[in-house]
Amino acid sequence: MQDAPIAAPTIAEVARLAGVSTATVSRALAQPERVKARTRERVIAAVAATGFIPNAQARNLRLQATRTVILLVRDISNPFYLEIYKGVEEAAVDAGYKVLMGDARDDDERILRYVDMVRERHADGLILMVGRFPEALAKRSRLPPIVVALEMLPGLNLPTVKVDNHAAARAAVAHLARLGHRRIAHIAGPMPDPMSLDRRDGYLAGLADAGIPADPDLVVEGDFGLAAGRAAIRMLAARGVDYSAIFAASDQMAVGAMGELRARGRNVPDDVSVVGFDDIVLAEAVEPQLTTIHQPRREIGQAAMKLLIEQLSGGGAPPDLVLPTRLVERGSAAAPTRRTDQGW
Amino acid sequence: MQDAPIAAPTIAEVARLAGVSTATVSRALAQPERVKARTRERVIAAVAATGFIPNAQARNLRLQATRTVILLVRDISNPFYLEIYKGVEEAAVDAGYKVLMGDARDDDERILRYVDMVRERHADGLILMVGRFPEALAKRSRLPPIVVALEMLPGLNLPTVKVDNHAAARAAVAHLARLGHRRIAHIAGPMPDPMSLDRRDGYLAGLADAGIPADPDLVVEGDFGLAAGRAAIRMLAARGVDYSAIFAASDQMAVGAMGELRARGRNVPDDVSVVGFDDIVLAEAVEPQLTTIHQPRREIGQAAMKLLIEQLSGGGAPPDLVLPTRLVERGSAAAPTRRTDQGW
DNA sequence: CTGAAAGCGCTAACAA
DNA sequence: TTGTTAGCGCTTTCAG
Repeated sequence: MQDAPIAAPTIAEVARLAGVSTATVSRALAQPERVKARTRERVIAAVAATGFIPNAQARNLRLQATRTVILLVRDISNPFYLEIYKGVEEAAVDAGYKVLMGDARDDDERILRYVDMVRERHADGLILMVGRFPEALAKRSRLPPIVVALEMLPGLNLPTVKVDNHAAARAAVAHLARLGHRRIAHIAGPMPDPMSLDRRDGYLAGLADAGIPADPDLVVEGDFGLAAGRAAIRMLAARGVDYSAIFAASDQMAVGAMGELRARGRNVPDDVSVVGFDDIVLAEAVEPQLTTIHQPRREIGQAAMKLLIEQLSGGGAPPDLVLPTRLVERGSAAAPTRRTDQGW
Repeated sequence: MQDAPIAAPTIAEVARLAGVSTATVSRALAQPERVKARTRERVIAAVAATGFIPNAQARNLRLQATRTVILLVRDISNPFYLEIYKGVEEAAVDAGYKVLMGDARDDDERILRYVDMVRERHADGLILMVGRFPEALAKRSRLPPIVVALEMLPGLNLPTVKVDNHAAARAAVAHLARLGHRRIAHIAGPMPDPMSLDRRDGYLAGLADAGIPADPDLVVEGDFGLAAGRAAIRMLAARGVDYSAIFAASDQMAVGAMGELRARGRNVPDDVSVVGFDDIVLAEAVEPQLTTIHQPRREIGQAAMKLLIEQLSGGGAPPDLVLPTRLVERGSAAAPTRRTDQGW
């Protein structure tokens, strides 16, 4: 024999106790000014007496909304997205929304499943931080409310919160060039992916700015992860190319590269300078601390959520937003020493 | 003028098209065997024709469930929880559940708010990964379905998936002792917190096992974060104590400590050996790679979710679960050199 | 095997 | 200012 669960009090019980109709209770709670003060007090008292808590589910069904949004990210293991999530969540709770986080894993199947959650009325809209958009979705006539953050979904023209990847990468390379580096390698993100492309092109532009000829052998590709950074160094070594500096398209890759360099007896920054991208917490944790491009993640998350709410509140597609990045100089990039600059 | 949004097809439209009642459509979809094959086919066809997708909200209201659970963690910035989340999410989607992640920030207020989300019918239950439980909650007569993961909420007796922190810490110290260390410092977690206490006591037990007298000066306290690891080294230095090895209660603190040690010109593992706890991705990213206690995070998350589902499916409180940890030896711990062992 | 009808708990026209 | 009433879209008795 189990205890029968005590049913939660409903609005009807409150109404009975207060001697009013359920409509009045609803109003007293949602639009207090539309109810006479005395009535309101009676309702408040009855609410307290019963311990009534409005059933969000019923409310949302009636309102045709879920007050939930999905934050779908490339790879949830990447702590980069945690700060974004925080920003999103902050803006969300302020507006009475909940946030579901989804892990896309670069998999069309999973992306599709998450996007369809709004058709199933699990959520009202999505914030997309993925580099791809399934064919099947792209040709759909009606898409759910979406805002894209830090990514470019080509041909889709969705409201976006962005950062100028090209300019930021260019600035990173300019920094290295200013320090005196001429052989600057690039660990790029996965290709072809607009974000990776932008950063790679920014790198190229930075090289051109400094009058340094580009060398394809100096560019390797990774998936933004730690392991890819290590692999990149091995790849560069296998190619037998020489370099005194590296610009990586993500901090994770930069840190992976630093580890591999050290394992190979090359010191950072004395032998090789490293500049990353993102400014994740890890950047400050490693020794030497990583010089990198700071992205205002918290603000990006907040902005994305606000754009989405705007859209959900009936405003049309809001305008795109560009947030500023900045180079933060720490210990991993320094002037080259003669020795490594000549490739010994 | 805006486009009138095209209303999503409801079960009624499908019923009309198939020439059956809504009840039959519902059955055909949920319990196909209870419907004649021919009827079922007609329904399936009508579903396809209309593009019908069941409205989860209405379904859940009717079913008195939300099919959503909340994963409430100590500190969402800690990537440790990301892997847990992955495990939880995997087990969740398999069972048709969604996962909301919450950041407790060690704040009663926030914890309370998240727990109350199940009273508001935003979620069906919670997985708690927090070290505290608000008074206000503890004295409540009816608690929502909860399972605790990796934490001990004293006096609460909630279903738990745990790990033997005491034994794991003891093994870590045994490893260091076996290597020849006698002056082993401990960077403990926040006190008093059962998890921190268990690991600290395990450290003490390990010392005793090796016949090493405990020295209170060798124990410092942190909050599990990166910065705390750095601070711990400074604290130890301020105390002027000597040590050849460190056992940290978290990888983040271990890595922070390594960074600070290096900044102070002390090499790991030549001058100081370091052992961490958790085996987060970061442990493999740093150089030298961190010797640490591996926790099966993915499995922990999955197990917690399964226990919760069991509970939600009407089973009573499921039994506790203990998952195994293991020491993974990497480069950060080695035999002491004479020099540092004597404290020079 | 299928249909009619009730109802999950709430909000919002519409009327009074 | 308040009450009556009609749903939101679904599942599930209860009859047939």
